[in-house]
Amino acid sequence: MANMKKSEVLKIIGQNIKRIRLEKGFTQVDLVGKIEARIDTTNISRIEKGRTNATIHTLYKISQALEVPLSEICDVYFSERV
Amino acid sequence: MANMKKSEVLKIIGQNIKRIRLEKGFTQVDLVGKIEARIDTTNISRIEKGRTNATIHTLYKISQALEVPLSEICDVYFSERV
DNA sequence: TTCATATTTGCCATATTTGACAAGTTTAAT
DNA sequence: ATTAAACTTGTCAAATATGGCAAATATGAA
Repeated sequence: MANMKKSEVLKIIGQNIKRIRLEKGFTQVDLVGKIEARIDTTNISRIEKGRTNATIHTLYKISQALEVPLSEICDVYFSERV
Repeated sequence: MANMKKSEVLKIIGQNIKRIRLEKGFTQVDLVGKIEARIDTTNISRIEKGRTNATIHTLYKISQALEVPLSEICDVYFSERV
């Protein structure tokens, strides 16, 4: 729960996205194709890798493409117990 | 559910933050005081008003100060049904 | 109203995200 | 090993988030 470092938060969120994406059988290119607003595999990759501190609207667009609630992507509590 | 505009997403997230903050009886100044990393009431105000597309780490810091899961702040589905 | 506190807004400087493209790397199959 | 698809990473420019301060406005109590 408590006080994760920035890098750790970003890494967990990236892992969430990647996990959900793979569960749904999407490639990064698939995602880009599904997102109405513009986004790039470059950016998706950086977010999945936890290298970028994405804005909430970018994460929202990704959640739309993944067909899950934004809050699912932002769930940092389960991963934390690993 | 579907395809909210950026401004709408930001507004709902801001409302979530403000609602939770008031429920807990915190002022913006209280929040700033509780956040270890640096943040400003200026920024909190802008986020609560939906004027800024905050990064996920900023929202994480706010969620820590509010003592709620990040995912609660990022819940855009309930508000949507208003 | 007056006063104090809280919030909002404008402005600035700095840092970083984002989109874009290209190049490099990984992965998996044959 | 070769090939193709998927992913990563570097760099760039433009847009914007952030922190900071100050001023304006709002809120609420006395």
